[in-house]
Amino acid sequence: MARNGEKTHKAIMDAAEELIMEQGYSATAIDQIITRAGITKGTFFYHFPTKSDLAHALAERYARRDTRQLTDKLEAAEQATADPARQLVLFLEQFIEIAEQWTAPYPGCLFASFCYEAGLFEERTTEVMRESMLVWRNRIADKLRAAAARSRPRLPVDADSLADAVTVVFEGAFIVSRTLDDAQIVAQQLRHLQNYLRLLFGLEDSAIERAA
Amino acid sequence: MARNGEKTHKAIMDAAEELIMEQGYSATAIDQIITRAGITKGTFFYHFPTKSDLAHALAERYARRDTRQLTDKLEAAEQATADPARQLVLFLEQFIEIAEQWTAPYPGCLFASFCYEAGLFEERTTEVMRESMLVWRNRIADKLRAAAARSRPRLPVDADSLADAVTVVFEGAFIVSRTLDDAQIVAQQLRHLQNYLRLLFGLEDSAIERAA
DNA sequence: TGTACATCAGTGAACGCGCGTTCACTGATGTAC
DNA sequence: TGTACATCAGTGAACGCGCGTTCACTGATGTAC
Repeated sequence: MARNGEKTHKAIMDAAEELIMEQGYSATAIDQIITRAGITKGTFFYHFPTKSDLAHALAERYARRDTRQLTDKLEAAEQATADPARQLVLFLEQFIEIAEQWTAPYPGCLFASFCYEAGLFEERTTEVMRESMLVWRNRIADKLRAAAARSRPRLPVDADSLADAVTVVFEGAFIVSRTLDDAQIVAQQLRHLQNYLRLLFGLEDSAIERAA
Repeated sequence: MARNGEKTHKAIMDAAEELIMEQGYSATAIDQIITRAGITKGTFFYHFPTKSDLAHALAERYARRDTRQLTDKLEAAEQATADPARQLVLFLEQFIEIAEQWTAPYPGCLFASFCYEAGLFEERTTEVMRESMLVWRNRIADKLRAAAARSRPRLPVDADSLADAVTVVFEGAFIVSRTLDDAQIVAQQLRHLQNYLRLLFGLEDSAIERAA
């Protein structure tokens, strides 16, 4: 099995992420992680010198996946229509359709979990989370500025804060979904945000997302 | 100082709540709490038989305050206008005006902190959080149904999920505000929710909240 | 009114368990000559 | 092609610190008679 540590590396990260999402970072003992990953303690510390290094690696992986989601779904929307306002409606539509399939509350966002245990992490780790959120803000704010340039929105719009609203709704909906144990809440809340964009940009006829 | 343990009881809870908001429940050691509260370990366990009992007491106190906020601000809005849609706009306006004064990110919501360490708490404690969120949903959804009965909203509205949006925006905005270290985010996001309600109920002329 | 006892609030030393981390080790595979 | 050595991946026992919890105790105040 030598020269093949990547599978183990991933197994550790997967087990850790699941456990952290359930009970938080501090409460997740390395013993729990190694039990779930089916390895020994020595192996854990061969792959991650400290628990902090694991936290950092998890944040980086989460940020990478997060950005990829953003890029993929934005590109799909851009292929479907040239109108930036409609692109954002379609962008959200893709997440809504996924979220509508969930039968149990989504485990949540690693960044939110880390956020409420801040103090414990290294600067470089919180920086990864900050940067990741700003990527969403900037990419979506660009679209909003393009949309506002094309047709004046019904109410004056601050592009940055409206772009942040996407992250805000995800984060808030995860928490409410978990607390109320209702899997549909994320889809419902994204739909409200989508409605807000529709009203702002005059796209409130239904089924707009299916029109090219 | 006998027959006067309430001050100490409150000092413990205040210290604990601050520390938990910063670093989470698991990472908050009782030694840290007693240092901040200026008491000894024996005193802590005289007031709270276990750490779990402290968590439960904190959740109950937070829920009480939370519900009081809701009731107070709703009553103030009801006194200002008889129109339920305008009441909700005014309801949010009060939070916005408070949040605009903040110079540092709000520490956050205890329920959100507990939410990402779920597994660790007793059923009765998670139940307190659930009930508290449902009080917000029900009180606000009633207003929304009254508003929708009075004038048809511009898009069809599900009262329960739109009521949840208030909690969602608070929770999400706290997380983004903390992560980006930007105190203004909560006010901005509440303003977007307020705008959404205005657009839905045709109240988009600005300064609506100052009109009776 | 005085005395005995109960209760309230708080003290601080001690305990034992579980945590993150260390380390000497194994054995399989790759590389140099 | 065979041998010696280096590196990679993983093992599991041991360590010491910090954690939540226990407990015998103190002293002030309230209550019964």
